Amino acid sequence: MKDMAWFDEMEARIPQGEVRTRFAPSPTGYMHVGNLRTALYTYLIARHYGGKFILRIEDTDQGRLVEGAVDVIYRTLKECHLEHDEGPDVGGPVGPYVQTERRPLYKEYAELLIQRGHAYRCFCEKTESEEDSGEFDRGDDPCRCLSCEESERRALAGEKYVIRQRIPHEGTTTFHDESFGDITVENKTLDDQVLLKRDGLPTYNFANVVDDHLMGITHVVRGSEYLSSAPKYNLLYEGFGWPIPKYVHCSPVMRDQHNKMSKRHGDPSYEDLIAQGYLTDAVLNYVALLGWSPRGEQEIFSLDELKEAFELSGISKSPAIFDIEKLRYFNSEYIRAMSPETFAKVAEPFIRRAVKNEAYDAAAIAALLQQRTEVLTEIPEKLDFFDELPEYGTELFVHKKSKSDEQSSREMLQRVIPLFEALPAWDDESILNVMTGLAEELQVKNAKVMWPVRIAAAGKAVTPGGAVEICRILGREETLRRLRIGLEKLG
RNA sequence: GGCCCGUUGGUCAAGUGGUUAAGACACCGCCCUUUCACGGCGGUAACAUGGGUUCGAGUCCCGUACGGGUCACCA
Repeated sequence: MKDMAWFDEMEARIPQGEVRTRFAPSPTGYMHVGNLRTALYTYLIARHYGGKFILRIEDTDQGRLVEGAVDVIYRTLKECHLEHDEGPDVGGPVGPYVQTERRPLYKEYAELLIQRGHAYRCFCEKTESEEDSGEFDRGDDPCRCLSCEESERRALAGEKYVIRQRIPHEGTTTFHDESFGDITVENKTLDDQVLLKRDGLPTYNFANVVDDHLMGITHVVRGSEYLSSAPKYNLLYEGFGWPIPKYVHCSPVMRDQHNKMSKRHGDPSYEDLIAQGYLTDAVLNYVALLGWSPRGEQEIFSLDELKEAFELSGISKSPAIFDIEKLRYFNSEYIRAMSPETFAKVAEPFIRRAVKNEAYDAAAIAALLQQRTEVLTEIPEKLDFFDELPEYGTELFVHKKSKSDEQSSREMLQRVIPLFEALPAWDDESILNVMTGLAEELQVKNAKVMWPVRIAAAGKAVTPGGAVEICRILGREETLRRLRIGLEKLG
């Protein structure tokens, strides 16, 4: 074991006097919605208090390493604008920020804890069945009572062992959570958990405490599944004589009443949502509100506004069910709030999936779409009539509200076609004037003229944009061709 | 099963002893309108349950039910 000067040096590196939070994912190659929310809250707490946001990779489980998984984390955080101040890639004062690279540290601290009487070496080799059967009473573990001398001797002799936390059999432990309040448990319900595994790597629980302390973490944000192990954390901090950080436990994001969102059930990850046409900002905004509520009634928040508004007191205790319908709403709000130029840019690839004909202007089509799009991926199906006039029946010409039927439609088309042919310019205003002029002349509602024109031009009952816009984008020639086809259908 | 936590409309949720119990999504209706949307207006719909405490309880206490978490040399 290192001498105390070494430990003092480690202590001296810890930044003081600022709020420091950390997002500590294990690299599984997948960013769940729940994970993303934890990252967001963690980030927001740091930013709200003008502190630092740290990324730490928890890869102590050798069995679950996934190729490229760390890149998913970097990419997602970057896309979501959750920039970290310290981390494996950007460095920082308390590195390294990858647990496998910190490996030697944990053993030192485990030994320190032994010295302080809050941990012990356990040489027992129990089979899995013994562990599972529950027949083995941890309280009777003979290693717990081994003398220091014997323990040292056997370790030096090369006997394999794990290091376990020594938890008192008596008394209670109380810890405080920022959203759950004080929680007290009896120590006898806590077991002497393994701190250092036989392979020399720390368990999650131990690495977490050591790293959080050495990195100066002030607010520990994590899922509520760790709520029950929190008392053991406190005992660990106390055993070391370290200050206890603030805990913020977040309840899970559910897919329904009974199940957490999970990859296994086919629930979407962050990346899946993006692929499905959701915008990063909308996802972030929605996720922020899943389990946290602001003071006022505002619901649409930019990331900067969230930094300002985010308060621990707004975090809720009960699980929240992920509602894709509400995310759709947020997404449509974000789409509508975009400048027309920005929307045209993000929509163009989706427009071109359906509209291959370059003669049809993507920006012009985007303008029709912006107010009617909830999710980008639903764009192509709305535009299928541009490249090719769909097959349609004359019943589409019948529309009660517009007072249109097949006969009136025939008449309107007959009248509109020559007027369109004679039109000097092909723009919205000219096209509109032709139709409203005709309606006025015939003393009918505008809709009675426009309905058949739009139907003939698009061959569909529902279209983004009205008769004027569709005719304009199609161009005069194609419009006339389609109107004549419509007229033909009507006999 | 033991321990811990939770429970307000279909969903997200406000609410910290006295409210006509907010707001948002979804749903329904009306208006606007060149289809569909957007927008505007209005509507349906909730304190899991039983006991206390209190002049008064969604709010406090106890029990019950239901749900979740945890009980790994996984995180």
